[in-house]
Amino acid sequence: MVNKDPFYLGRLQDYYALHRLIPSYAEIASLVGVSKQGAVKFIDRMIFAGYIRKGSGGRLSPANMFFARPHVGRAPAGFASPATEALGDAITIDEYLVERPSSTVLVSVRGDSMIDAGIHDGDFLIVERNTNPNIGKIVVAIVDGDFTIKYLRSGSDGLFLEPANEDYPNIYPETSLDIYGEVVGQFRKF
Amino acid sequence: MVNKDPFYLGRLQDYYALHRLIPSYAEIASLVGVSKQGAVKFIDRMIFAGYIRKGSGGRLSPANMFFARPHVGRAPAGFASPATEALGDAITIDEYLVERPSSTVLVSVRGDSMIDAGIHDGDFLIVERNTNPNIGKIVVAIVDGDFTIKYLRSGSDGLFLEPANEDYPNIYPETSLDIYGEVVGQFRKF
DNA sequence: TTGCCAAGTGTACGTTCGTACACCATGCTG
DNA sequence: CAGCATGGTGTACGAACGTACACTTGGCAA
Repeated sequence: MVNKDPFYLGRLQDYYALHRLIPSYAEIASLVGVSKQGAVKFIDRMIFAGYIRKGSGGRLSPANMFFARPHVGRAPAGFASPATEALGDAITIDEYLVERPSSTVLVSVRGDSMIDAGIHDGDFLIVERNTNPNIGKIVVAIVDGDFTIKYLRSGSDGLFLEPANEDYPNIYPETSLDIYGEVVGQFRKF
Repeated sequence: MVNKDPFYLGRLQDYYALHRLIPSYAEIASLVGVSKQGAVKFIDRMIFAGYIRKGSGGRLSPANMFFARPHVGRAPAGFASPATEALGDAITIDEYLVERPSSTVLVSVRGDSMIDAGIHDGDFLIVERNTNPNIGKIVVAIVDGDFTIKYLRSGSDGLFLEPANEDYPNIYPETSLDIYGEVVGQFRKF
């Protein structure tokens, strides 16, 4: 008989997708159709393989491999590299994009003033609240009470905002520049 | 005294980010600095507010609101709309972008042949395996053993691939066209 | 063929968990 | 001022949990 662990793991992943919780050994047992001790042995294997972790009190939680999605790398050759190395330690897209959840908001993009930076109308931006970002970053600024997404530049007259679209002019603040945050990521659905 | 629940919730979210597990009542108690029964009451409030769910055996798991990130909408006026309506029912960026985890892979983008579609060098694409996508979609095709990202078009001589960059030519397959999957999403870190 | 390891079953046990009930302090409202 | 909802504490208890140990079965290698 072939190795049934991938099938077991699939059941576990389905359950997790539904409940966001790794069930108890007894529940795993009935979920995959083995005895409670069979489940214990199975989970031991999953822990060894890096799919599952054990928290305090022996409670189970998913580990990195549990979320790993096949990543087809830049390599020209084909389907190699099942790893998610390129994503670093992140185990979900969420974790890759959002480093500081408590100070992060999402912003919808309207208009095409940043299109040369690959930011299109309808995109979502991941914005970290930070009123003092570095020069050169893409920032969310508040101009006339409205959000605007631009590059933060520094000129001889101080800071100004530069769009990534030659059809739009630079914005030079009359008094001061209100920065809402820094754009750290972007995503879009087709 | 102000409402301390947001502070409690923050502790819980930090813990969850670390362990991917809502701790037991006893652990919550020591985490936020109240008694076990205080934790029970607090969790009751969180359940009522939609932040936490209860699974089998009374075990706690995060619910929709637990992941909700403030979403600053398209509205010109300001910081309104804490809701994530624009993301639909998705509670994480992951769930928004990946609808069918089992048939989804990530692909790194190399080159700028799709730059007018907002797909830049270094971006990640969410690709659903599907060898028969609809005309007009962005697809991952296999040409000469290499991946290539292009629009799938239909002409008088059958299917062909069209880049989103006028510096690149259309690709007309000599025999047949190998489609790996359809590009359903994209994300990038700045 | 013998031996061994891996996968799975059954039973038992101490601990921890979630739940319930009684009670206290605070602040707002009629 | 009385009343009451809210947030919190302390104690108690049965159920469910994770763990441990002994045993069985099947496949594979020596």
